[in-house]
Amino acid sequence: MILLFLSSNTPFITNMRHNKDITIYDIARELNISAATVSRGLKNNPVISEETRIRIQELAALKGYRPNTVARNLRRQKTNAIGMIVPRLDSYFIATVLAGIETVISPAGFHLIITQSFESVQKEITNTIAMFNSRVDALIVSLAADTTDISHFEPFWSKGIPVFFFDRVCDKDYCQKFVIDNYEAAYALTSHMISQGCRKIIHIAGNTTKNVYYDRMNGYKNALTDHGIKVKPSYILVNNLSLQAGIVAAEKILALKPLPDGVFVANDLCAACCMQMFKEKGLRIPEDIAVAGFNNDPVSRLVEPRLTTVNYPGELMGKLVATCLIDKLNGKSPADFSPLQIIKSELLIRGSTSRI
Amino acid sequence: MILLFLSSNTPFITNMRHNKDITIYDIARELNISAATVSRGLKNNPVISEETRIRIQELAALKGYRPNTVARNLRRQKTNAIGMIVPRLDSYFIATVLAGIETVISPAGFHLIITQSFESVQKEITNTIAMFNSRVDALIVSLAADTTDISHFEPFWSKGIPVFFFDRVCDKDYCQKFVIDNYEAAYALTSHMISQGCRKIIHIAGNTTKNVYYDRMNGYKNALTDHGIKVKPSYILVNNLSLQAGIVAAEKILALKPLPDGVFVANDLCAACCMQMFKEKGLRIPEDIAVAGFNNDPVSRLVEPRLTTVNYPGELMGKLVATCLIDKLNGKSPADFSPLQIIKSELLIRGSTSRI
DNA sequence: ATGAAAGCGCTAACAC
DNA sequence: GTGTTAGCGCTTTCAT
Repeated sequence: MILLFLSSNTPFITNMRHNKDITIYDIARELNISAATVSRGLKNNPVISEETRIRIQELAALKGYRPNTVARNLRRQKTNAIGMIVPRLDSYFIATVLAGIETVISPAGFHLIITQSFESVQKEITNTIAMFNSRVDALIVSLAADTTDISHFEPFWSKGIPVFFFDRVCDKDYCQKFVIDNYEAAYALTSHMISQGCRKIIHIAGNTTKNVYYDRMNGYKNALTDHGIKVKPSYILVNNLSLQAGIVAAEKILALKPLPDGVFVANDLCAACCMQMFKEKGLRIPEDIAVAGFNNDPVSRLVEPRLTTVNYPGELMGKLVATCLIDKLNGKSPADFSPLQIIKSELLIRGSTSRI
Repeated sequence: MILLFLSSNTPFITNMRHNKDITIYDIARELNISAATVSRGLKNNPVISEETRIRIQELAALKGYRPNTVARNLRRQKTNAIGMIVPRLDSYFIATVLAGIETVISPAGFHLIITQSFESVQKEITNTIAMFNSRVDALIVSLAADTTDISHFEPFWSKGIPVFFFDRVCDKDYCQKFVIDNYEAAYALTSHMISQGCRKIIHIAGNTTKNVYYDRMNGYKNALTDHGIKVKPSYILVNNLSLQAGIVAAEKILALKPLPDGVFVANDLCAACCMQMFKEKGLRIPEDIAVAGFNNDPVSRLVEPRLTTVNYPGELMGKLVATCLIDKLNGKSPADFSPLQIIKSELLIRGSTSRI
């Protein structure tokens, strides 16, 4: 008795079983009907009589039938899988986008296949090919840092498989992309810093071949120019925005004479890191030097003073991307669907720049 | 001429094409050989002559052949997909585990299908079924907050499909799980706080039906007891460890008389949040009240003072999980493979608890 | 309302 | 070294 009980509960024993999956044919045979009828009955095809439908579904449940998605996909030439390629997963922003996408996609019957490019085009290309071969129904991409050529997506386009870019998008007009107005946000942020009396503002940018960092840098530059402040190329530092890079950058800044009175960093983590370094050197934030970040990462609310930043609505963006994608896959894409979708961001002014 | 150029580059035009995939049969026909030979040649089966192999591969490349993974999966009864179910994606810890898993799995020819349970068993069950139906070759799971019954994994076990748990694992002995020694880490951390003169230590725990929070709480309790300090149930707060929850908890703590002299929070984000609240009320950290977290989230290094915490090596854990899994799938699982794998964690003593 | 049959693209056992 | 053949499990005309 106990043995029986165990045998239905411990994988050690049940592992041995490897009992074969039951198919629509098994059900058909047992019910003395055809596989076609079973197939129809299982998916509530109204053409099947109530009675047979019930018999089919009951037996299926009883025997623990599970539809074979692989066979179904092969037959229908459709996988219900959406591929996703992102630079890294360990970023709060990406995680929120993912969360948004998943909430929309999953109820719609799709699932996500996720890979990371680890900021390398090479890996991105490999992943793209793998996705293509696994026949994903669509692709959602945020580009790697060193991606300039995007011809690896060509196979998707030439087969009419949707490729949606978000955040780090390609520069081609015909690409479907979802972004915030990085230029505008950076312009507003920089203007705010100027309004707080900052005149010597450093900008720490990420890889400026990417639209996000390029646009933020330009927003910074133009805000300066428009306020009659000359842009000093030496005031623009480019790195990968990691904590380590933040330490190096902060040291560079601390060595400058005269000391700058503001630093606008293209992400929050690196900004927080710089701010910490400044504080450790005895500088007061924001009086001696104001610091601002970008993204509204939780860290921005936890450091002292709280970090001025730009709210980047990742989850919202994810939901929008996913909604548009599902619509497109279901063929009910509105005619006026613009290839460039801009999501509203928002300047969050906090202690780290409030000097007045 | 220009039109031709465009037509090979813009999706608007190529979208129209939807050119059919070419198959091994197309290649076979064109080369006047059999599909079987093409199949063999494509995968460098040594039984095929060098010459035909080259001819096959060249034509395949020329015609832009792509293997149909779906058909292959159906035929081989194997998907090379590994399912993953996690509570949420927007946690630094989870992201690092994922990164670790992905680096191992991808070169081994597998890909990840990721879903979130959003801390709900119901969603976890739905996801589990979906994974089962899509025939993943294995499952990697960190349980939702309210999962107690784990019978939804039974179908996997009864079919001999590996299910590996990490971090938030099930309590059954026969489950394969990967954890750190949460008890030991919390014990060490609490002991450290006591050694720094803390006597009235609050513990903020997550859902204690989960091993991770239960074990941390017990480590805390036993450390107190072993040092002759009585455990006060009112000193143990349970919440979901979010920032919002941190604010509420901090307020509760601030209202206590006498004021506690230490707070050990089960994650860093919530700990940082509490610390911030304390500081705003004019308390000095760690002199008036010491604060410690758990996980070694980047935020722990950016707040002031830096947060004492436990390094939870997520990436390492991910790599270990993935390596074991791949080995198992390839049938070269060592005989002595223990169902319980404990990864070493590490106490990181920083400013927020250094009172001596 | 139900069934027969073809085929999605690939692989592998078996033959030669 | 290469070909033949028989499916993997399902869907979907086309019949009846």
